[in-house]
Amino acid sequence: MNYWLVKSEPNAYSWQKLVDEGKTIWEGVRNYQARNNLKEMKVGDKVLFYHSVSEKKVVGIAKVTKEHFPDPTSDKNIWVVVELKPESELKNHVSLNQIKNEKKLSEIALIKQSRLSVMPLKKEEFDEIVKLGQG
DNA sequence: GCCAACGTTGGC
DNA sequence: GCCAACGTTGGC
Repeated sequence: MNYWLVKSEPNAYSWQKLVDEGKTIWEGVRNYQARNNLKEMKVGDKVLFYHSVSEKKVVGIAKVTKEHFPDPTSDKNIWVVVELKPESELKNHVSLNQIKNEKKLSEIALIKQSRLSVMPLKKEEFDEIVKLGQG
């Protein structure tokens, strides 16, 4: 199993909305690196859901329920989406500051490559953030 | 093929 | 609101 982190501005698409809808298509990715990561996702992979800009914190865990297929919001055939379902909300949301202050998490793309919206995590990194989230 | 100009993202 | 980072576009 692989581990990922996706970012969304809560104004654009929030964790709460994902919970309300029960599932979503992760559409609109228009960056090659992010797309390549989407293509690597397998059913059952775990995905941390990060709220950028106004909140800057990891709020929940989702899982991949459908592997990549063409993005219906694009005419071009080159962009893809996956389907995600919410799994659980973190008891304590994990802020960007907490992540920055955690030595084990100093190498993740969230910090190193702040504009990437879909990124892989190592299992240890995923586990560490979840641990912080459980307080 | 290079690179300046421009647009977008996202932290501060 | 500002601006750094960085991806994309288009002129040459």
